[in-house]
Amino acid sequence: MADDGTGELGDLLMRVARTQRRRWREALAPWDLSPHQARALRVVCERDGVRLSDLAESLHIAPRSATEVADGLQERGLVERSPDPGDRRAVLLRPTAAGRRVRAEVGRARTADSADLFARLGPEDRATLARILRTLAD
Amino acid sequence: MADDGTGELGDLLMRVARTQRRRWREALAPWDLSPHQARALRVVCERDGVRLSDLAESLHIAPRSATEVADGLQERGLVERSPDPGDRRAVLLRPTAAGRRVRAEVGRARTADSADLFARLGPEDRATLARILRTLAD
DNA sequence: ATCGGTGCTGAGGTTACCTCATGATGTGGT
DNA sequence: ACCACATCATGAGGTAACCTCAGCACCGAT
Repeated sequence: MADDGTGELGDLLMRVARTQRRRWREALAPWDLSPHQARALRVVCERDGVRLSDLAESLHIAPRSATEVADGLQERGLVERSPDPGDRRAVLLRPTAAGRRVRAEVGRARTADSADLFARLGPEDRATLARILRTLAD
Repeated sequence: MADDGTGELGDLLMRVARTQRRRWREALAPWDLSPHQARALRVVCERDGVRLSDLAESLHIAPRSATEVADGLQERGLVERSPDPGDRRAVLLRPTAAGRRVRAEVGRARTADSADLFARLGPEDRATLARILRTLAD
């Protein structure tokens, strides 16, 4: 099987991704947030007033599971539930002041961590990598 | 914050990796194996005669959890437990004939899937990507 | 007014991990 | 030779993060 190294590419990709996931998890530890919760917080802060079902879709999880993620963030005082004025069935998630603050801190930590990982690349390699990954991401 | 796109790089990497993980999971479905089980089967086939504790280390899980992964593979008839001749506490995992066959099939499927994903890249981009990822992987 | 769909959540299940305890076995110090 | 201690696999039991299904409140169109 004339190996062009394609198989190794997949391995490498997963390996680097795993490294970054681990690093991110560690960077998140000070706030006691799971990656999923951090992502949810980000979504809630960006689109102000998010339905549980929208959150579920953003996170690619079942609606029922979004309830649990929201519970976790609410317990920590980072988001609050409020009724949707336009639909009394729905619940809108909004960030609290603490939520916005934590989201900003986490964002900074994430950027710093990412910069740290990619620092060993030169600027042109970073640009090339971005271009190639964009191609692969569709 | 003069954004050089580094933050986006991390996002892109995770996105492509997630795509590949999903594709791999789907490619594995015909054999009803989880990614972890497939990896374990590969380890068992490569280093013939693997201790549970060695498997745990390879998979980065607790020894107790390796027992469960081994149980799963044994139920499917892909590996068998045999006593370690050199240490009567230990158990050696060895692939069955079916295990070797499935491992080979899965390996082919994985290679094909990987080739499919990276096919949209030109040969020089594949080489560049491999070089950059190797740098990041240490 | 009613009826099929939608939004959230309680109840309960699955999966994949974990820790701790236990019994059998190795190993090094005296 | 002996004993303390480490190590191996696993039973028991726990947790986190998912899931499905049922139920209630509500929406919009007929």
